[in-house]
Amino acid sequence: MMCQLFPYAELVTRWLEAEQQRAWRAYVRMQGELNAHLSRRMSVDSEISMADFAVLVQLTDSADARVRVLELARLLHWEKSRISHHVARMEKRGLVRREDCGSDGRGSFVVLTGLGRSAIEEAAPSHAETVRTLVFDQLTDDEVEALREISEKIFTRLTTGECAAVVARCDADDPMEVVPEESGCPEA
Amino acid sequence: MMCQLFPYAELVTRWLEAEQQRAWRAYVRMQGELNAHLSRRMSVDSEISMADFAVLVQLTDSADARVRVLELARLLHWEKSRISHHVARMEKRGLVRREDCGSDGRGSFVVLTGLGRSAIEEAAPSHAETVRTLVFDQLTDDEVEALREISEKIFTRLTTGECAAVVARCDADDPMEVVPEESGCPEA
DNA sequence: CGAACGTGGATGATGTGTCAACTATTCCCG
DNA sequence: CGGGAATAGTTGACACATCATCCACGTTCG
Repeated sequence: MMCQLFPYAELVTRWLEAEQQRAWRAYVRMQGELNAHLSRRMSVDSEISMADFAVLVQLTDSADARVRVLELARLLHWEKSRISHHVARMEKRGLVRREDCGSDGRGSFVVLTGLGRSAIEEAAPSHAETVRTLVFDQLTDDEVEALREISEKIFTRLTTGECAAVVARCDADDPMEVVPEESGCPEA
Repeated sequence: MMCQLFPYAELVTRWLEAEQQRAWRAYVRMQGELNAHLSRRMSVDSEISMADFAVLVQLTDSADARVRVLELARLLHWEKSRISHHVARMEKRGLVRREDCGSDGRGSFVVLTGLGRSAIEEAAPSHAETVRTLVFDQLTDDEVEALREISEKIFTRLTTGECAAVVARCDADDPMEVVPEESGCPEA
């Protein structure tokens, strides 16, 4: 274990049990490394980033390939200014375009362009393959189920009660309901 | 069922089973949300960021509160330029200072300052408390163990074989070694 | 009608991460 | 000794996220 008994140990063990510490460290490292790998892979295999991909997925899943800006923010759990900036950059690259909303003079739609569609169609398979290789090929069915349950529990904690209030986000609705069974939306 | 049969579905299900998709989506959302919460909490409760914290932890854990730049990169699994930039910013805020390395004219040490030490000592307890509240209070002992095992499996996959090669990182040794997590350092 | 307030969204400043050069030193080998 | 090659680290350009602020429009209510 190479437990080197760091000076901090005493302080921390007051809060986290030994097994919890080990789990936390393992999770933090894995998560950081996995994000890095997925991002790098995505930008090597295609011309878009993970963020671009997330936006494009939402647009692709929309019936008419057009989504209001704030709706996008709500779907992605992003801040509205993040969406705004990101869409601006994507627009500059021709992946999407903005369009005014007739019924509400303030609003505007983000619309998928042909270039955007082909970009995501090119990126999706290889991304899914990467996820399968790096994650699911390593896990048993029980572990996959456990991962889902653990993730859902923590996510629920994060999006309900005082936690959600602190965020003061553009209120996303029911945490788990947003995720319709079998929607094929990778969101990742 | 609201199965809207998105265009993507066919594409993705070729690679990921239904249960895998659900698990992946749950994980991705949880992970993004958790990172956001931890970062926000940290910068609200203290004057440092998660990245600052990670660096300070490594310095605190070092016997003489000084670590070589590339050693820091190796420990944190960061790129050297990231370390360089980040240390520059931290130095500007007085959290650390650079010092030339006598034995190797090229190298330099990053040294913890008094301000840096007090910053991390202030931040650590509340961070650990946040992690406990958001994560471990939600999980059973079995789930904690499962989380660790799942994380270790994926992490191992990420840091061995062709994957590790692709990264071409400053080769980190033992996978499960030190992690930028809690620790702090009263004395040392 | 019109003032007050809420909402949809854009913008600019700032901090952060990544990539690709680049400098300076040390190592290695003849 | 000299001349690459590797190593340690920095720098600049760019993509990205966050925050606070701002503006335009809509809603409500007097």
